[in-house]
Formats: sequence, structure tokens, C-alpha cells
Amino acid sequence: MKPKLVVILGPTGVGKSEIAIDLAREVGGEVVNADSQLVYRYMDIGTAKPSTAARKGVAHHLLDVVDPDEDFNAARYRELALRAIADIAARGKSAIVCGGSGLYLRALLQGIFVGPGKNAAIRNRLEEEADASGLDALHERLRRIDPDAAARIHPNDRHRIVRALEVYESTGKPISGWQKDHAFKESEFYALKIGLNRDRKQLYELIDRRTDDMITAGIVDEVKSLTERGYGLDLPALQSIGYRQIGLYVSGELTLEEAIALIKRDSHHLAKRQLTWFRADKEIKWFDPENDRVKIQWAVKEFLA
RNA sequence: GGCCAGGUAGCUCAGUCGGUAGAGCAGAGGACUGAAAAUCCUCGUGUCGGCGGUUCGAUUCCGUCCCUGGCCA
Repeated sequence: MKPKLVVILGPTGVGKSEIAIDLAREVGGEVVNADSQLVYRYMDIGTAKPSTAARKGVAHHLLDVVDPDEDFNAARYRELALRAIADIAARGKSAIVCGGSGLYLRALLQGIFVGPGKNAAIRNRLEEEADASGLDALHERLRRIDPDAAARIHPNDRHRIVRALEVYESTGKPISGWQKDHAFKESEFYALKIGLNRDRKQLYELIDRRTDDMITAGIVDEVKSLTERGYGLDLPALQSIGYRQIGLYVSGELTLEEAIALIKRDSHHLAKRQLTWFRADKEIKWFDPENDRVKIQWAVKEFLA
């Protein structure tokens, strides 16, 4: 019998945290974060990290586990989440996984290929090559060594071209080979996937309001204090929505109004991308976070019984 | 009130030397295996401000009216 796992997922700003915390109180559970930005310390306002007050009485895992300049990724997430879930089970409690990062959720539930991790030396060299001789040249090289991957990766998709070449160069085995071996076969959990969604227009309005609240709550000071701690604005963690735009404001390249408008726009885009990812997963049961609270509770209690 | 510049896609604007129009942004859909809040792909008919005139044919030229902005009174 596989261990049971409750998963709360959905687009940014839809109200996942609140529902997860309520459920945790209701069933005596603990929350495991599944959001790629909430793992970073000192990044609270811009990530809409649930406050300690909101979390009161409910244990949370995988929040604030790395510094903003540390490497973090889906494989590492999987390891830490598996450990947290095992600990929760050992305590006789229910784990409630909550977050909106589709890849992290998939890595947790179905694994991720166990190949080479990031190789900074190779990656940096490939990036330089891309700048010097163009992305097309790299995609062409990929086509020669790994036609399967090249067929699936668009010639403009810089991240994936670089990653695929990185994997090949560090192991001599093409990434498509690693992926075929893994293929997301085994799901080691029996998961109840609860998707939260609401009317798109309403969702965007909520995101806009939340963005204005972030300004009031002091996201500008948060970004300044991050740079004062020595974290560069070019770090991947600080290139995420909110931090990137406020960073441009702080460095004088945008007005505050422009930065706010861009945060709203980019958050809409993010929400849309998240929904595209989740829509493809037919195991998800969808609910309206406002009107279906009771239904969600029933579903979870029935699942855990 | 006069003069000037405009009124074209939800927004900002381009364009048609007369043959009914196209970019960016917004918006929508999609991809996603160690950066994923990242990276990338696809999708453009709208009385071309209203009415009249010239013309085989007007969004384009002419007249007139309305609206917006600027300058002058």
C-alpha cells in the first residue's frame, strides 16, 4: 500500500496556502511547500510566503531552506520533500503538499531522472558559446549527438538546449536516453490532487490587489536588504517575478509604477502557464477555493479515512 | 471662437501614391525531466470617427459634422 498524500495545487494567488493550513488544522496535518520560490530565506513579501502568524499551530516544511545564492532545483526539492514527508508519517500525521510549481510536484510524485546535476563549468562554457556563435549552432550540435532531444527542443529554447548538451558532455549519454530510462513511470504515492481555480478575470484582479499589497508591505525594502546582504540582482532567485522588476526600479531603470505594472502582467502570465501545466494532468480534481471549502474538506477526510 | 495635429484591433501606433489593412503590448491556447515565479512555441476582421460627394471601386481624395490634444484669442 502506497503512502497517502494530499496535494493542494493551482495558479499563483488563488489561495492555496490558506486552504492547506485550514485543512492541516482540520485533519491534524503538516504542510509541505511545493513552490519553487518559497524555499529561499529572506524572500518573504515578494513570494507571498505565508506569515508565521498565518502558520500558527501548523508545522511547515521546505520554507526557508536555502539562501538566495544557493543552487536549488527539482531534484533537490524531491529529496528534501521525501524526507519531510517520511518524518511527518513517522509522527503519525498527514502530509499536505501545497504549491504551484508543476515540475517540483511531478518530481516529487513521479521522480526525476537520476542523471548528472548542474555542471557549472560546462554550463558557463555553453552559455558563452551561445553568445558567441549563436543558439542555432548549439541546437545543430544537439541534433547531431541527440536527434530525439533536438526534435523536441525548440531552436530558441536556450535553457533546454544548454541543459541537454550539458548532460551529454558530462556523461557521454544523451539526455533523451536518461529521460527514456526514467519516463516518470512509478508514482510512489497514492495522491489526492486538489486543484484550485477560479474565474480568470477574478484571479487576475486578486493578483493585482496582492501586488499592490506587496508594495505596501515593503517589497522595495526587502529587495534593498537582499542586495545589502550581498545577494546580486542577477541571481536566479532574484530574477523571479517581483524581485526582478523591483530590482530594475531600485537600480533606476524603471519607475515604481512601471515595475508594478510589469509585476502584475508577469504574474498573470505565470498563472496562465501554471494552469496550462495542471490542465494536462487528468488526475486533478478541481475546486473553487471560495465556494467549495466544505467539499474540499469532505474529499480530504474521505481520502484519508 | 480661430489655427494646427490627430481620430485605424482591448491599448500604443504603422500603413494603404484609390483595389476594404498590420506590428508591438494586452488577451487566449500549448510545450515543459536537476534555472521552472525559469525557458520557449502558436493564434490578428477591425462599420480604418459619422454623414455626404467624386469614382467601376473610398479607410485612402474632396466637403461637412462630431470628438480629443496643443497653440492663439
